[in-house]
Amino acid sequence: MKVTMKEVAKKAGVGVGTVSRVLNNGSVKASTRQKVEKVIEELDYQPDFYARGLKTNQTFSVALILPSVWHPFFSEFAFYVENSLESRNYKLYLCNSSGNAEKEHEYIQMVKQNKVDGIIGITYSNIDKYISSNLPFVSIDRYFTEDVVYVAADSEAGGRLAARELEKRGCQQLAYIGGYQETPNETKNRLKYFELECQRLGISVKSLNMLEPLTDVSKHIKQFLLDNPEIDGIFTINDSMAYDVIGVAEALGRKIPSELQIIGFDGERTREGAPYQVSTIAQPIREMAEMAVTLLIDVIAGKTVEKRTVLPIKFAEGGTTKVI
Amino acid sequence: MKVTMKEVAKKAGVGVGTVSRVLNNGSVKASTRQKVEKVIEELDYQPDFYARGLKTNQTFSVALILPSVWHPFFSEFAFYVENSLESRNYKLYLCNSSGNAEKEHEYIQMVKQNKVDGIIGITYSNIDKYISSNLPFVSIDRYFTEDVVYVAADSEAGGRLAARELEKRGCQQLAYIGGYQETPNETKNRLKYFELECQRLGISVKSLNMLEPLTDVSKHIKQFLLDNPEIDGIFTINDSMAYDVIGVAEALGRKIPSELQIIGFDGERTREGAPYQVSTIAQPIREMAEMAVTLLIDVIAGKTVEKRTVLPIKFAEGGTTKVI
DNA sequence: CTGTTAGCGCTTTCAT
DNA sequence: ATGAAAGCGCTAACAG
Repeated sequence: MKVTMKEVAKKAGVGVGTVSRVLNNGSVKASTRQKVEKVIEELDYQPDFYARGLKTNQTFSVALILPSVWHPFFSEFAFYVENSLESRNYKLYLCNSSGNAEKEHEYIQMVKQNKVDGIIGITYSNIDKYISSNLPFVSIDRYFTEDVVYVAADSEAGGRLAARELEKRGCQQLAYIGGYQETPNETKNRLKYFELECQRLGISVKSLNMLEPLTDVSKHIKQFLLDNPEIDGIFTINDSMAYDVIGVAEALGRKIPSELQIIGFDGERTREGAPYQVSTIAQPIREMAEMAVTLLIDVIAGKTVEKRTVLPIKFAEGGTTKVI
Repeated sequence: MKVTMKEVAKKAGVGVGTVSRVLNNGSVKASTRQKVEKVIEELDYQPDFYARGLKTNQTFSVALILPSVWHPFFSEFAFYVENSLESRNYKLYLCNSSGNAEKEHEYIQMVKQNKVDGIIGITYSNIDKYISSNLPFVSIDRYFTEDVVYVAADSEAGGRLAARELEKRGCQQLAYIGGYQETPNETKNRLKYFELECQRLGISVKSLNMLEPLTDVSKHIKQFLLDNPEIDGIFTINDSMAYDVIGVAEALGRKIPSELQIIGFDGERTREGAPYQVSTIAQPIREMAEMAVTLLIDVIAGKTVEKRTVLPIKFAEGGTTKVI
């Protein structure tokens, strides 16, 4: 039924060790190698990964934990993670955690269970106690401790850039709209530095910062907009929130971008080659994914890596800001 | 370093067989079970999946092959596949094939390599020679042979429904725009039955059917629209094509939906809870994913399953058709 | 350069 | 009900 190395060895008239060496590029005489390779071909032999993994404690698999792959930002990220893993001969386990700490923990266990070699995680729940420096883990956008490797887009520069881009387009009264969780993460800097830059520019700034999980978002946004009719430029924590704001603003009869300009954050695109749907501070999603993979593979290999990697953002035009 | 079953057995004063039985719900005296479970807890013992897999030839992993997860339709599908796999304690390997037969083959090999138990595939390339009835494989939207299990949305009903919905909204001159590949698949029926239904309704219908891979799509669409200015209702092979058509039509100054109505196919939504972006024939993505998982797990378990499952579609309003 | 052999950690008879 | 023991298919150390 299933072809094993033993059968290959027998048919080729060599020992199993030799077959193993052929597979793993050990030193084998050219003629022997050929002979073995021919038999492998004939028998269509495929090495059993689980047997190999049991011996070597290497699975060549990595798990990616994210809230949901059904989301433009995360699906693009997952796409690039899988791509760069592929080029290194690693496979990807996908986990939609929905922010469920339980499920995130389950995947983290997989490295102890020798089911994956490491993990890339975009997590917002409280799983700090499971994460330690000896776990091969690369965190995206979320800071755990000194020792946990993490990769993020430059929220400070992003917050500042959003303020400048709005100011450049003539906005006089800015605002920030976003949500937050208890756990510390990069996204909080979007608000912080946006406000600082507004101050530096001498522009007034208000903010609507809601504790997650969010409920009645539209209602709160509406109230905020009604309470502050003078606002002509809004920076949102992410593109998703920008869509919400657009929906409410249009329902209120505000013209975008002529009366009200909006800049999101993330740089969501629904598929490869698609345009940005809102003006946004775009994260370098592909670079972040590739960096995360590179770092994780290095960590798995036992190398010492840079703990903190911050990648540059850029402003991207998406129709919700004036063209200048 | 790593806790093994042997250490658990020793510390609990039992044999390894007993520990194994505790883990696998074998018959163990209650008191023994408690004792063992306590030690497992204390030592934070985690069974090694690769050792288990080697013995049992079961990996509790499934691979999902799709063109790209960075796409609303596929990412929603992947989301639901992972969700329903999760509820059955299976894990998901994700493969973005980009239609690369080579890479698809690589993943198909993984079942021979004992790395996954089975595969769910949305594939359009020529991999027929790798697919056989004794491979645990569930195909989505693509018909291989009698023996290969497949799940699809009802394209016949979808094509017909699109025609009726357009007719109902007053369209007099319909058209179909889409692409096709050499390999046979469900999507070809979208055109076929759309045309048949138009005939039945006595409505004129034209079509622009382009061989993939598509190049200069916009140019072709533009020419088609210019050549046939009387067209007031278009059915596209999928939502993606609908966006392309909208772009061209608007550039040509056609008002949507007042002058030109468009119905896509797929029912793409960019994230959970998001609205449809175009009027569309929506596939029951969640149900398809769940059905695919159920079928695959049954196949893996050696059960005989229904080879052909066709799930119902529905019309979904998305702003590119008149409200009636 | 290559054959032999001892496990990797687990499940599963086989006795008891 | 449970301990002992035989492998699952592979890698790697060892001896030649």
